[in-house]
Amino acid sequence: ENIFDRSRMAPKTPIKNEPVDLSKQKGCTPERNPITPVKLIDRPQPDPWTPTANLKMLVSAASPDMRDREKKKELFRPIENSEQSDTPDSLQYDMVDDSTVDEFEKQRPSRKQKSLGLLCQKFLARYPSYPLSTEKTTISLDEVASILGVERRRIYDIVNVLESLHLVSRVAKNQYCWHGRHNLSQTLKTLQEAGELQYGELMTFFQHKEQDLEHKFGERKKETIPDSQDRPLLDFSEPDCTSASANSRKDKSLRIMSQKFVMLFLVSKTKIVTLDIAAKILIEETQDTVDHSKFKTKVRRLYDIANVLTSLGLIKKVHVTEERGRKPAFKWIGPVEFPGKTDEPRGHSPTSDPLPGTQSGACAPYQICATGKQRFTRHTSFNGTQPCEGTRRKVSSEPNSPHQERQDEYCSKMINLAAVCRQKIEEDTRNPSITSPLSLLPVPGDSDFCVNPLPQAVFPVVQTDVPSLSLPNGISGQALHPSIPAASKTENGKPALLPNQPFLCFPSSSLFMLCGGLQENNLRETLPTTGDVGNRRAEAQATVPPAACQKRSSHKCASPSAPVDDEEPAAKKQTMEQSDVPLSLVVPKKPFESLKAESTAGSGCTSAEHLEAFHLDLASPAAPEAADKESTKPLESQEQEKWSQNKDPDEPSPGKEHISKENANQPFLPQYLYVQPTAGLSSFNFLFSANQAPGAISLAASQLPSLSLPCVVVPSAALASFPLVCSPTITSPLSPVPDGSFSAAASMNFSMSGLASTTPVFIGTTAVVTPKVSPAPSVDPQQPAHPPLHLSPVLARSRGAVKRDSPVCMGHSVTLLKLQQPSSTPLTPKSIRPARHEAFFKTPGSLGDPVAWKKNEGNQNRNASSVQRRLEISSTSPD
DNA sequence: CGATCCCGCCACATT
DNA sequence: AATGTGGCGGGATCG
Repeated sequence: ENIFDRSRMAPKTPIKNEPVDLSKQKGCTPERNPITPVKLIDRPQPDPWTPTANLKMLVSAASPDMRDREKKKELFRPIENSEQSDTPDSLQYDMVDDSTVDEFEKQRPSRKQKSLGLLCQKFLARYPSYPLSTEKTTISLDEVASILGVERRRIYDIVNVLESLHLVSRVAKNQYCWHGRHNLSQTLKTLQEAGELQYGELMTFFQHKEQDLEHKFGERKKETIPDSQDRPLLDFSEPDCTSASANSRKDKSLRIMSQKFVMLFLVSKTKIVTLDIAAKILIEETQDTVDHSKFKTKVRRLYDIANVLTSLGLIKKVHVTEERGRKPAFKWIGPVEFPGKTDEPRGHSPTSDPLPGTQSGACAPYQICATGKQRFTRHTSFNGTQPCEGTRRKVSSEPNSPHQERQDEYCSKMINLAAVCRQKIEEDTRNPSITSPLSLLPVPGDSDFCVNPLPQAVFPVVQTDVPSLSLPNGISGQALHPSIPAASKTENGKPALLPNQPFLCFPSSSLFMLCGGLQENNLRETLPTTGDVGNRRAEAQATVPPAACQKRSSHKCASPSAPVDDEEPAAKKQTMEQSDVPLSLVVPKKPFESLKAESTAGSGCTSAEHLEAFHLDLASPAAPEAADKESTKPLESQEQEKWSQNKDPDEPSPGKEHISKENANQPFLPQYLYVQPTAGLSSFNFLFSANQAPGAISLAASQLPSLSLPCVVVPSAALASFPLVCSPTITSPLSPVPDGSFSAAASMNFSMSGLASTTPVFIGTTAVVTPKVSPAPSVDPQQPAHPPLHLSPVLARSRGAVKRDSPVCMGHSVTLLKLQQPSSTPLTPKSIRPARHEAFFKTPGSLGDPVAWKKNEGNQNRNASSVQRRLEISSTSPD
């Protein structure tokens, strides 16, 4: 190598201008020659070598393999030249190339030539998109690297992404197996499902896909493994499986990121994902501290991934022009529907046929998972609970169960909303100044909460109580609740949680509450855009009396452990990136309307829709009564979702009025608690509605049978993107205790109840603002009008119930978090998913957490305690 | 000047 | 220890 380098180095400069480029460029026209020659001329060195050539030589000398490569190279060369023209379709790159051509004269090697995207195209050109199933093509990294004239490192970048999509799998050291796109649709489908689900267990599915491969290889190591311990990364499971051994270790964040990134597209209605949003979503750990650098790094990685995906023709670069600015974004141009998006699960895999085994395989994974869970969970009731299994089965048997679908939709909606909101918000908020001020309050909460202890104790109890499935979170929470306990729970039952909701709660370090309405104008000020409507509403809300109750409750809640840090840091952090976020969150106050208004743009519209959807979703959960019946939930939820779906699409801007009305009503101002995922947890955020009505009970009955959850969990990513979350919470309708509503909701351990109800504050990850009071959302009752929106009714109810209040309780929020975690753990099977989700999103690298997560899975029961711990840890650690 | 993202150091894993 | 992998981010280039 050294030698090689030398030769290369010296001449290098000149060399750079490789002719190669030229040829490519011409993509359009073959004339490459003209161009090429020119370059050559430029460069001092005699032609003979291009860097590549040197490499070849070296390679050949080095090993026999290399020789082979050389051969290939030869092949390759031609390919390059001709190929480029061939592959023009590939993308913009071609275009670029053309332009380059001119430039290249200069001789610039130009970066473009070396771009990862181009390199990837070359790489892909070497292999058939749809290789015969029978033949396997092995890829030697060295070979490819030499052929393409790049360092191996670059090949890893490509291969890692391809591997995430299962286009290749790692066979052995330096050896990858080319699979082509046969399974691509399936993989995408899987990713979509996973994404929709929130990235839960679904991952497993993937595994089976690759099973074939594995078998081939004979590696099934993973299978054995794994329980949580073996592999730290859950996420990976799928990919890993395929390749097998490899992943064991740590990272592979690139692969995970790639999958997540793809998932974002798949769950996005618009199919457009902006880089910054993606980065935020993918940043698990913490946005906080490091943020900026981290964000930057993430973006860099995303570019790497995007280049590969672009080369694959799955996405293309676009710019999202929002009112103010235009952001770089990528649009999914690959297949969208696979089999199952929303429809049916099974139909899928158009292309995938090839793998007979897949289906079966799929099943298998599930089973496996189940088992694993059981273990972890063990005794515990929840997890193991039948419901879960049932679900799973469904899944296994049918990839997309209706249930899932709903969830998916929900998720996607959320995501979309988040994205949209975020964008909007950002724009709006752009004014940083504004944002910060917003409502974020720091939550002192930490201090307060007592949760910790409770939860643990509680847990056990809970289990017994409810095995309910519906929401793990909720469930767990209830269980957890020590204090609240019975009363609240009972009413609804833990079930309060939304069955539908796909989301899980995670503990994150920081919590923030959002207040739908700030008492004061803060909101207004802060949010200009939304402002108008928002303000009014806000005011109205504000007017609403916040319940004093909350306060007290909140106090109760004070977060125990973790909590503390979050706040401050958060605030600080906020300044940076997050500031946006918070704002966004805030915005939501008036969610719909504002959104709509904003939405004027296309995006805006969508957002509005999303929002609605959102509401709906939320609403669904609401039904408290229903909650009792766990079983019922699913159905209900489904229905609800459907509704929501229906709606969503429709509402374009025109609908505004309705919407607005609804919104107004619904808008509840929702106060949500947002829990930020702390480090590592990136996965979900929770939102709790601050206000719940105690009285809420009534609602539920109607359509929303199911849940009355006070909390909504949003995928962290979503949150990130969104600013708002609205949850209508609900409370337990019956709950004996008004305040309790929250508690009910809260099934979480926390004492949330208090908080929830009252606090208007929004907790944002970053900064905390002071709490404002929230207003009463209750404003109107228009909502009812729209049935479609589930929420509205709910809201209304809730409102009634709601009380509000007070100021903030920071601590509370914290508490919640903890609860959540625990809950999650203990939870039902669903919980499991969540866990995975988390893992999924998280990057491996970021933390040690993974382990913890694993644990969660494993020990659901205990989790409570463990969870809490984790939470605490996380919270603390973040800093 | 911000958006892209190449390059390769370096740490960790595996052999 | 050597080699394989791949995170990561400086800083160059592009637009």
